[in-house]
Amino acid sequence: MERLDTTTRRKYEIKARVFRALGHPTRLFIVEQLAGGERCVCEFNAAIDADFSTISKHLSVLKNAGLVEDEKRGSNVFYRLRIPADGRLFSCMDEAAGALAAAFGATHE
Amino acid sequence: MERLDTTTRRKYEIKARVFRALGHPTRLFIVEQLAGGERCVCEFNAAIDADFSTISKHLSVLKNAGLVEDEKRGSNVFYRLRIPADGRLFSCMDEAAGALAAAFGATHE
DNA sequence: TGGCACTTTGGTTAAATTGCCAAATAGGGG
DNA sequence: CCCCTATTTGGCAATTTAACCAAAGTGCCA
Repeated sequence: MERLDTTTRRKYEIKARVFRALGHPTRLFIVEQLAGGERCVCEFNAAIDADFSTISKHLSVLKNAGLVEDEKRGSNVFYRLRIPADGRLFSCMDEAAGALAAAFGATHE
Repeated sequence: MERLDTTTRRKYEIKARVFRALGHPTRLFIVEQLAGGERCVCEFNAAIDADFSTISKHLSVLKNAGLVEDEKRGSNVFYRLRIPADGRLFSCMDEAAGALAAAFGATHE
């Protein structure tokens, strides 16, 4: 088997950050909304029952992972996905997570 | 925009657990190895420079997320992916993570 | 310019994660 | 049956993450 050396590990660390960014229900929701197009922070504030600062920090995590980018227009800030817009990626991830979730539910609940 | 209510959140929580399980370099490495077929824990012990117990716990995280299953044969334990074996899922995730990693690398390092 | 509305940042606290060591458990072979 | 190997579990300390509140920007508009 291949060995997990320092170089290989560094490569995985970047990918891992992406997955970790997706590893929170609120952020998963945000990403799914963004898959439908650009959104204003204020929309998330209205849709998510949490403090504004909490939501802002979730967006920041997604940004640091390279998943989203933001743009200020007027007094609002808009976020959008930073990945190819063909939707394939996320439908795939969603399908994957769904399948795994089903598998999980079948044995552990 | 859709609202993130309790029911929706529960759905996302299960998916999030899957992503979080993938959100660690060592576990990402393990999963990628398993994509090539079943592996014995002892192989991971040889390939990864960490305590046996640490590796065992990483495998446990993957199992709790529903990503892998284990089988004891003789004195060894073998792990395998618990997802459709067509490899599409992981090649897709890998591609996604790779693209995102590239995007990330370009701006944040 | 003064004051809102929108968003982020800083501080704090609680909870979850990670990794090592030591100890327990389980199978196989003498 | 005892020991040895393979793996998991329990206990801890260090680090990271998540959530809230309060406070600090930033741009609009009266």
